[in-house]
Amino acid sequence: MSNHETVNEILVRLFANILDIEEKCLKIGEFADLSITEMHVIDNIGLTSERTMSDTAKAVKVTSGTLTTAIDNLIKKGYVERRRSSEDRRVVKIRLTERGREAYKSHEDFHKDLVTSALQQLNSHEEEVLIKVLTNIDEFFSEKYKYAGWY
Amino acid sequence: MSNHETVNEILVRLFANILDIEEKCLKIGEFADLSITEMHVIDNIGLTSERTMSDTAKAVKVTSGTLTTAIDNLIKKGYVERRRSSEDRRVVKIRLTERGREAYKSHEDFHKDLVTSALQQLNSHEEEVLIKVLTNIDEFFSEKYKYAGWY
DNA sequence: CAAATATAATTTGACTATCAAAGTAATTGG
DNA sequence: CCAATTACTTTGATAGTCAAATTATATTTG
Repeated sequence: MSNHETVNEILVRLFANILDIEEKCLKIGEFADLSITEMHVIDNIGLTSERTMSDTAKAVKVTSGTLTTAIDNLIKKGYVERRRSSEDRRVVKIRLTERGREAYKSHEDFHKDLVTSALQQLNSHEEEVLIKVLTNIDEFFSEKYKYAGWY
Repeated sequence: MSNHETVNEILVRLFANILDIEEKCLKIGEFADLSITEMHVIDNIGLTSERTMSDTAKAVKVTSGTLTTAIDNLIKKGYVERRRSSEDRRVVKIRLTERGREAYKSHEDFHKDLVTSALQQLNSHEEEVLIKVLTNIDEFFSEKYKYAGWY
């Protein structure tokens, strides 16, 4: 099998299943009541004191309506708090609860482990190669995006 | 920023958005009436003469009920044909129509372009490095899977 | 061979994630 | 001060998914 074919095969499999795989990994652990989507919202809210709904919706790339229901559920599950801003009462600020911060850290660790596994046995030159490839993939999608009118 | 952080940042972004990105790319082209999920079913059926429903469901990692409705839609859209096996009348065989094969090839080309972009400017040693890294990532997930009882 | 069991697929009922559009409440700019 | 804008929520719809019930057929077994 050529290098091209090998790379294609692994990339296709990783890309097609990555969210699924990540969700399955999530379900093994302590935060099994979170979907991968919810974990990504938690990841995006992050450890910063507070964020607005609209900033978060934009960052997670969902409509604000979608985020409202997602946050409703995360509040029910005890991961997020919501309060109305007193400066501008249209604005809603959200932040992670203590449990939310624990979930955030757990997810962060998962990614750190992944990267450590990915980079193991690579010397710094090889790490540079990987970064070049990932940047190329990034640019491939940006280029396609451009035609889709996304940039 | 360290190499670890850079790799983490790009991987997280790619993994979190990859299906979304691929779907958006799909919507630019000729096969805009297909979702990325449907394209992956088409990809899995492939160019081989015929497949059973159960084999396909297993490969795509959905229940057979889910596949039934997916195939219903793909038939409506003209990408897939379905017939009952005459050897075993419980079995349903599916295969791509001519339009289905065109969609398949278009998707294949997309992946080929992606890999070509990814590998551009790499010499063969560097390609080997990439394969090593991708294999590491693959194994990281396999290892996690094992604990989840997936293997 | 007839009945019980197993298999392949479909149907049903439920749930999550999503969007667009309509609605509500608050702020801002003329 | 009121028209337009902004921030968010609600509503109604769709896609994708599963588990469990159902249907049809095949296989096993007493």
